[in-house]
Amino acid sequence: MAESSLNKIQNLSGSLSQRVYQSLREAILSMQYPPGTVIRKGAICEQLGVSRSPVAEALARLSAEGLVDVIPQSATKVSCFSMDEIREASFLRQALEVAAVEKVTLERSEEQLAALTRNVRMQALLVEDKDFVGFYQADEEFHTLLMNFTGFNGVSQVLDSVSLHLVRARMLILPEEGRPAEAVKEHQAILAAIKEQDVDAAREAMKYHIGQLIPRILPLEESHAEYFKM
Amino acid sequence: MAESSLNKIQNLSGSLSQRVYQSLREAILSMQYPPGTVIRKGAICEQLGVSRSPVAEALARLSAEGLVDVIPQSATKVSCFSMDEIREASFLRQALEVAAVEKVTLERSEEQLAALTRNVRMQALLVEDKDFVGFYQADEEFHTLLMNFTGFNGVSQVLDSVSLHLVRARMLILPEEGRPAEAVKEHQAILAAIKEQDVDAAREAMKYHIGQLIPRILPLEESHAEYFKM
DNA sequence: TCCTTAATACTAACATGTTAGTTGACGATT
DNA sequence: AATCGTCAACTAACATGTTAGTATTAAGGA
Repeated sequence: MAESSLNKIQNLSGSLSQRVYQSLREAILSMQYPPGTVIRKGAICEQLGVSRSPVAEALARLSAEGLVDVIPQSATKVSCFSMDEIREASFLRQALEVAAVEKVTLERSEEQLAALTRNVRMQALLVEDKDFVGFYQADEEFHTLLMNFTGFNGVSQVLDSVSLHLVRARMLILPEEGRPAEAVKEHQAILAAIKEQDVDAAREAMKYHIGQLIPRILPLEESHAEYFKM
Repeated sequence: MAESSLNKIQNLSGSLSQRVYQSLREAILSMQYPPGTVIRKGAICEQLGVSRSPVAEALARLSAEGLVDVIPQSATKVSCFSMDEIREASFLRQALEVAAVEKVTLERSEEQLAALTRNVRMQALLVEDKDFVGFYQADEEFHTLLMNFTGFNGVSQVLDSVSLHLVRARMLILPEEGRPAEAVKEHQAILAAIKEQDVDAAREAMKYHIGQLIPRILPLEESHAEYFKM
């Protein structure tokens, strides 16, 4: 028995509901619970050693977020995604990241610029060393830094909540030769525009960078049709 | 007894939890439950004639959305907002509406253009007739139309979920002489740019339009300090 | 053999009982 | 009089019992 691949809730903080929610969310986003997976409240209760109340609350929140589909009085499944939803998520992400990079370009401090520069240099080194998991983390940090440098604490979370389907689909993309190197170049272009305080260049560079994800996701609709709606 | 100013859940559809959620959300967004209001589960149960389960689920969702603050084992209150949160909401709204208007400007059909034109003309007539509630509705419809014309069904809901604090603060703004007429002009500028397919003009016109809200909200921090955090 | 139908088993949804943590008030102590 | 500690009352959080709707399966008829 695989012990259900659910993270132990003991390691998490907050109320029981909160911990169950985090555990399930993590399992779904990491594709350990792939789209279509049937979630039974009873099973979750047993595996996590909690009663049905916190599980019900957690599933209600996941349902509101669109990560699970509840079929009334019958079952609840991990939601599938459609290419339309992924396109929409990409559109929303682009909107937020573009707005963020515009604001940061105009208002950046020297410290912020230094932090971004350091991060991008690190990216280049990691790719050179072929440390791709390290690069992945640095990549995520680059975007998180930008979000936080807007001065608004919540935008990073909004971006997450809007990119849910995107994050899951991204898990399925096969490592592509040369893509990390390209991504570094795109990050460098964004950084250069921020440095020069060239808003138009920053906007276009970010648009292009975010836009690069969709064409790589497109083939999934055929190669992983079981995860798509209809 | 005011019967608590909660909408009767009989008029709503969906599960009990869903209906309770909608009822509470409506009461909070309309400021019938102003920030700081203490919400007792027991009282809600009694008023709506339901048990604690659906109320708990509804409050959990409202808490996740940031509309209520739950103080563990103690109480749950309608959340106050800070000027920072309002600025953030405005930033997010601007990001989404700008991205939407850019996309619509590039891809609009003649029918869409006609619908927007009709709406803006209606706005002008309503302001001329001093029908300000009618104008308010047409204003909202204008923005909803733009969102829907992106071709993405969910963006309108994302906009709502991101503008929660903005919507509540807006309720407190006193009617300002001449503002509706100005808003119509701004809508006309946006429409003109869409017609001409001038992306830069559309972006700037939308940025300006959304930006007009913040300065009108600023005075609230003093005139309604009781609704603000700290 | 295939379709219809009725009974059964299973699930989410709801109701209610129980636990545990917080708050506020009152009284004792300094 | 002021402060600290204790206790009682209240609340959210959790556990569990109950209901009602759905899906599956098996039986019976065409």
